[in-house]
Amino acid sequence: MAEFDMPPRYDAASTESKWYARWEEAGLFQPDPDESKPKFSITIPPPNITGSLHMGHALCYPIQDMLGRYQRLRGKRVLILPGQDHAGIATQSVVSKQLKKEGINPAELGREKFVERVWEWRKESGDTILKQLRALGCAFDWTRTRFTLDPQYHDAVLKVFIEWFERRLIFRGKRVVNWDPVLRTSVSDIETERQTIRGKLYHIRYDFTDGSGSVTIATTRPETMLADVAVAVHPSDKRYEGKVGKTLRLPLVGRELPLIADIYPDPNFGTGAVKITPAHDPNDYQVGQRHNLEMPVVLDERARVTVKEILPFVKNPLLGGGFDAGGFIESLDGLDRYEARKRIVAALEESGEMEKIEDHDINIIVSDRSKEVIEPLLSEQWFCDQAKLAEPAIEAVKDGRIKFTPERYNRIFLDWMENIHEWNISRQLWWGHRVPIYYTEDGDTIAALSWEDAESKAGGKTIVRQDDDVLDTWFSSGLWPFATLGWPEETLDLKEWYPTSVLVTDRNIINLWVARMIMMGLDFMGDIPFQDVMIYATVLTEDGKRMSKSLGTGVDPMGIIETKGADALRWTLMSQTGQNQDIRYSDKKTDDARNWANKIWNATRFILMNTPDPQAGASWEVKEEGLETVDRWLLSRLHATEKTVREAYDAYDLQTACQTLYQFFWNDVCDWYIEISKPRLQDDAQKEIPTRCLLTCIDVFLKMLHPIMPHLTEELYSHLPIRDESEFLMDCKWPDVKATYLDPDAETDMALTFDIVSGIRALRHDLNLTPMKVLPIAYFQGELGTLAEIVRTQAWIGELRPGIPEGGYLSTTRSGVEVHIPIEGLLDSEKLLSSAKRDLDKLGRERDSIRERLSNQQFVERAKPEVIERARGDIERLQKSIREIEERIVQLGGDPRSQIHQ
RNA sequence: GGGCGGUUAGCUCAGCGGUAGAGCACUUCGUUCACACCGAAGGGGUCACAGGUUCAAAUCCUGUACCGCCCACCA
Repeated sequence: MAEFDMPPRYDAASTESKWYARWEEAGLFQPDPDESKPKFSITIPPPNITGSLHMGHALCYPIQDMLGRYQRLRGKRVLILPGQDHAGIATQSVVSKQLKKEGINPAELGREKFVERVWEWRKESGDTILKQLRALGCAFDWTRTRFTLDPQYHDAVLKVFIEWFERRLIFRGKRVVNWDPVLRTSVSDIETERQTIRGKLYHIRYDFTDGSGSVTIATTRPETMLADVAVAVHPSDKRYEGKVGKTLRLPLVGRELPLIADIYPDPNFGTGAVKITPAHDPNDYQVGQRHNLEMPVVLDERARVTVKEILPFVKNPLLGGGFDAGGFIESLDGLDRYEARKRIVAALEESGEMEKIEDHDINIIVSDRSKEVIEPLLSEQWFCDQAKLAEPAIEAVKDGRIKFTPERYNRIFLDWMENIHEWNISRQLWWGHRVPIYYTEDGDTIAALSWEDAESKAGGKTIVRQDDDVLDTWFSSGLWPFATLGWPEETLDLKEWYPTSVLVTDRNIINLWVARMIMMGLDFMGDIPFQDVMIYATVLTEDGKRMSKSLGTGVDPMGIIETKGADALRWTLMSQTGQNQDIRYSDKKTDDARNWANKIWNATRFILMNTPDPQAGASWEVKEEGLETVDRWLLSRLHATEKTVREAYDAYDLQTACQTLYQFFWNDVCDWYIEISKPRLQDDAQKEIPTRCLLTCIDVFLKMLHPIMPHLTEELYSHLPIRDESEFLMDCKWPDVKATYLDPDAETDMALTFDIVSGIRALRHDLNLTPMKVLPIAYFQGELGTLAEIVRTQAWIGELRPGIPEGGYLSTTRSGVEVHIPIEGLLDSEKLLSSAKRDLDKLGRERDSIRERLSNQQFVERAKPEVIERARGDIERLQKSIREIEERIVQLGGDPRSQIHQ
């Protein structure tokens, strides 16, 4: 071979960008035009346009790329459709923050200007994300990139909304919803998080108006008492027998409240009496509905006190002591909820109606987006009734048309779906799909495609306005698998690629997103949106913490890609991806992955250095005649590796695939085969067979590894003298490893050989013989056959002769073969003795334990025959080794008896 | 309150009925013309705990503890 252009260090950075550009230029990211091939499609979870990608993305998207590349090799037509999500709340809050930093109040900017501003941001963030996905090596079809606010996508959203509205699955209702007082919008239950904090439980006395005593209630939120409309007790609660129906006086306010009986209060908690504030608590709301109670509001959309609905009920004359209730309540107007709480508590303490205050663990609800404490608030919202939609979705998972991996997530999905609630789909935001509801002059609601459409549907009435709210982001992203393919148009893409093959996502959005896609897909397409749902692990920090930008625990994937390569990062994350729910990222692991890439690089480099005239066109296929045991062993290992890796990929078990590839390549190919083959490779007359074996191996190996480390493998493939399929490895066929390569005998023979070689190397080490320095002569007894030559070279022995040396020697016995090394009085006998005694002790113990088992009547009677057989074989071999070591100890002048474990 | 994961060598994790493995780290030795981002050898674990099933348990069952995640309307 003439000039050699592979440096001894693999340079990931330049290689990766080079190949990415070439693949794209060659059109390899678009589906193969050959329509006869089976299809494989993914619509990727659209990343939010809220900034840049994080480590979770650096796992999620490469997994999908990996699946696409694997299926492409397997001969499928592959479409991986990328895109982005407008992410209503998240994006609006990012842009609002930016504006505030610039001193602009978003509210004053107005809806139109604000939305314009978000589009600018969308461009910026969107571009960043696309660039990062490319840097990760993702072979996605960029010509089909979609955005959830594209005009065509908007049509899909409208169609769904209008149809569901007409089917009465979407309706308007007044409910207590989760209100985010910072973002000033409602959010759904799954966009909130529960937390337990140390708080107080306030016990407040409510007196009967007739002076016949009082009822004490307990509350964690005294500020809402201003809007109380009743006190409830359980009907069975004997403490309140005869009192239900009487009237209580609300402290500070003076309003008269009925004492009502309802099943809601738990008689075993506190006094068993609960204050009822329907506008600010979901449970109280239920009670309020059951008893037809009023629902005054006392906190506004910023969670500040608003008293206008309270003041009319203030009953000053009833309050004694000159307390000016009206004045007090007015003084609270506009106060923050926590400040109001302080003042109310103080007032109650002064009036003597605060009976006690205890420490108490209270549950609060926090908004995922703003991290602010949610205020349950009575408001009018749009809802979607999911109950009927859920049924076919549940069926689809139960009958296995949709399968979650790992399987346990089926249960998570079903548990949620079987207890599904109404879905609040409206958000009080500007950024998103505006609710396509139009109001007529007399308040009728019309769902329509546009203002004009609404007018035509209005039957002569005038349309006065469109609803101001926008739809929950998940309402639109739920349509992703088909809206991205052109729905509601009957496009070719839709026909061709729906249903998609697999959804790859993280477990946090199974209910939020996956469930919606399944319901919406089944309802509108009449078919499941995907067959498999692969839930991948959450990427944690090195010490098991959550990666988070705000905590400063995040690691930027792009930094790693620049220094160590996308392939190294992909390997780091994917090689940990199995059934586990979390994985840990560490820089150390990416170092290891980088070293792994370098190892592959150098081994390939070595193979090529030894390939005579690696001209394109020549066939380097293995000829099955003339193979030595070690060659057959290698091919057999290759066969086993291909099978395991393929099955692991099919099962989304990337951990097993990676581990198998790693062991095969590093141990079998590099540590053994290449080392064993070096003498033959250096001999022109003999080098053909090992070269063919190695080239075949590397070819198959690169194809198997390509889905995980695409750039490195593509680069190395380009150096191989094998070009019979395609210019690109990416476009090749998955290797077909011949069944005839399977050779159990060769595997057994080589296992024995390796064992013997290791034994000799260990003995050499004990003799302080420098590794790899050739020892002139050694002797052996036993069956080695043609393998003797391998033992000789691999144990670095000049001449390996049958028999026993004259004069002093030391021996090792492995796999029934004794090897004797002559000693010439230059030994560290003490070290040898102690190591021999250690071995003896260990083997003795092992032998004893097996003996014990074999002497157990029950074991011999009931254990499987092969197990017993193996135990007998083990004991025989151990016995032999023990005798050998005892001899060695004697040779060294020691006493083996004294060391035997009794 | 309910559910799901996890607890194996110093670290990160495999193994999931036949008596414990890998990578990294560590110790010793070694720069031979693929690779020191390397090679050879080695030390290191009563497999969280307690019961049970079994001839045999890290592996199956039942509890307990701790860590993490999810779900849930107790003021």
